[in-house]
Amino acid sequence: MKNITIDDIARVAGVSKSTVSRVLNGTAKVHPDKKKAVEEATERLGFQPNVVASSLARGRSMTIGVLTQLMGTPFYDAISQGVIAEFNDTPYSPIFVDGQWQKGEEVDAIRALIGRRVDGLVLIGGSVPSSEIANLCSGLPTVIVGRNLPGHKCVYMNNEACAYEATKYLIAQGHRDIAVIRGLEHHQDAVDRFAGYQRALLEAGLPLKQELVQSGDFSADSGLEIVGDLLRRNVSFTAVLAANDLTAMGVRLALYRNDIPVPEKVSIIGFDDQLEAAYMSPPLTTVKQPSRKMGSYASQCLLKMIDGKSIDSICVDGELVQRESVASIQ
Amino acid sequence: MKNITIDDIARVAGVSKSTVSRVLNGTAKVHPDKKKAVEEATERLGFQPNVVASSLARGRSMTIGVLTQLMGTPFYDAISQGVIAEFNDTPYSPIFVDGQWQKGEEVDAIRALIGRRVDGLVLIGGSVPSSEIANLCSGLPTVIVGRNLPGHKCVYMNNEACAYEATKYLIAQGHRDIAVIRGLEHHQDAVDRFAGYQRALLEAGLPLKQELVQSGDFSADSGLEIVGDLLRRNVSFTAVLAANDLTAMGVRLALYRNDIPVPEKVSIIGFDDQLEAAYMSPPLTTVKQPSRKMGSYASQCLLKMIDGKSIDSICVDGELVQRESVASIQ
DNA sequence: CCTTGGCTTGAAACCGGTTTCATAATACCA
DNA sequence: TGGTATTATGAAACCGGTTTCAAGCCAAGG
Repeated sequence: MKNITIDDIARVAGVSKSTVSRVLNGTAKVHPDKKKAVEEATERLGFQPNVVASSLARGRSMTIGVLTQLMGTPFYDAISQGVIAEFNDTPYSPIFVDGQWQKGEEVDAIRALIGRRVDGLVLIGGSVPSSEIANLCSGLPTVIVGRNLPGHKCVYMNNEACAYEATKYLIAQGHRDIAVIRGLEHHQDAVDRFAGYQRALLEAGLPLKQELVQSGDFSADSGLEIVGDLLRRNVSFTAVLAANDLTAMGVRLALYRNDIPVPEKVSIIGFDDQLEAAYMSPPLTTVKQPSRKMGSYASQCLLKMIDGKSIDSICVDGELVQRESVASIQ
Repeated sequence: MKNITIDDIARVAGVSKSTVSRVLNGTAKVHPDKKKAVEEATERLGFQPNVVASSLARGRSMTIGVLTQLMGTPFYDAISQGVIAEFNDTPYSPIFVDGQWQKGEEVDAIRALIGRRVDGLVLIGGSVPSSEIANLCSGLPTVIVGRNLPGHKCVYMNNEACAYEATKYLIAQGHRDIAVIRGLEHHQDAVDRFAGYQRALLEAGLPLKQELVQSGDFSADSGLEIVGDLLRRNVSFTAVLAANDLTAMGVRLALYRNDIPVPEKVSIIGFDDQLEAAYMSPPLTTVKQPSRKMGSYASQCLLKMIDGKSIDSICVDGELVQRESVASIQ
């Protein structure tokens, strides 16, 4: 019942444990006969090297710490997926902790990961200030996804530009009263997107109407509530720029409830292009965030950093995918 | 720059490393003065115990292996979320590998986890046969989620009964021609649900019409394709039992494209109750799978097993949540 | 005052690998 | 054939903790 170790192999194969180690890792040439003996013994006993022991000896744990944010939005989930997928074919395994988008939790989580001697860190979103990250993770290869923090290696999207493009597109379709539902108050993405919205309005010489800018929290419910409220108060608008697809779904439902046809009366644009967006009725026009790919990129970057290569931050471009939730109202 | 170890603490505090270990783990009584000295040294040097070393010494890695299936359906993703969340406040950390729902990959993945000396295993879905799991994981606490394998500890849903209830509900609303879109061919959930569908039909004395049973793959696209095809071929039906919510979204879109009102002309029932279901237009009537909770349960069970307690499999009940995608056609 | 018993404590063995270093064996060349 | 350069190999140290074990200490009891 006891675990078989490298010593058992050594005994059975009639060599020293050093030789066994060398065969297993291919770190030095050994005589073909001995090599064969070791391989046979390994096979016969079904030996599985103890990764923990080898981690300790090598000083490399072959694990990557991943800080997730389980805030229930598909964007961050998809990034995690990308990370898992990317490490699947490497000798590294990702180990997950959740920060719950709360500074204290996040710091604790990062500490725990460091205690596990991870070889690198992927920080997905989060709210820990830049300087603190620098402190905590100094000397440890670290990549941040979904946030752009100068001085760190990041994989992020050009949110401002995307929101600008999306708004500009709506304006080009003849929309003048474009409601915007912002994401969480202090969330950088939300701030950036709102900035893009403003820029497009400004550029087109359109006024920023306060009653059209609303604060949500990235949830579907916030879209439902806010648009319902707007309608009740008879605020007029012909388009909605939603914080993300989830919010857009809420918006669409509010409109459905009030028998307002989409896109004939009101157009909608979302953010993310999550799986479901293409199957809404009508299919949602949205800004595609290559979230899963961002997870992959981050992992690839991290691997390179671990290999000692130097890396630049990556800004991925969002892309407005035009489907059927926007109408021209010339 | 070098890492500080327990020896450094011992030297600074003027005690032996044994004592330091005892203070850190509280495994034995030590003189208050020494205890204080150790704590101060730990604090002052910012000492972080090396989990890898302690894992090796204790023979417990404090990690849990999780086999995921990144097949792009929200159900399995949600289970993973539950697992991460549940372990977040324990000294255990989950480590993820993806099996891609392919036997070979899965076995490799499990092997890799065992090599890492995980203290327990959570197997989410997957297609490895029961006996092989028994072989691979013998002696290792293991919980399987989303599958019911006799002889193993499982957390699963009563799919047959749920599909039965859902179908019965449709029949009660006056539906006679109920199309069913099955999930992946050999997927147990799909098989069970279809069995429930058949049982309800049989019980109501309704014939099983072959043209109404279609094979999909849990994707939205399969719903879109299949219903589009049915419509083109003028097959008549008044309701669709979809493989899952994603498929239901595809179904809904196909109907939208053909100007067939939901639920007035065709009713839809999904499976999962994923986040988006409640915000479809109209909100989707669906069988709620408490996926995230299943992840939590599985983790809790595993923790108990690790503690040596004995555990039974858990069958969670799905629940038909009635929203607005089903109409009565008496 | 001496003995017995219970506690705290440090030395050393141990977990299972990797890696250095010295040695033995082989190959090479004159 | 002898001497040196080169390899292959094993012994032992090491990674950073935990745990056993025996010794040292102090208090209580006879």
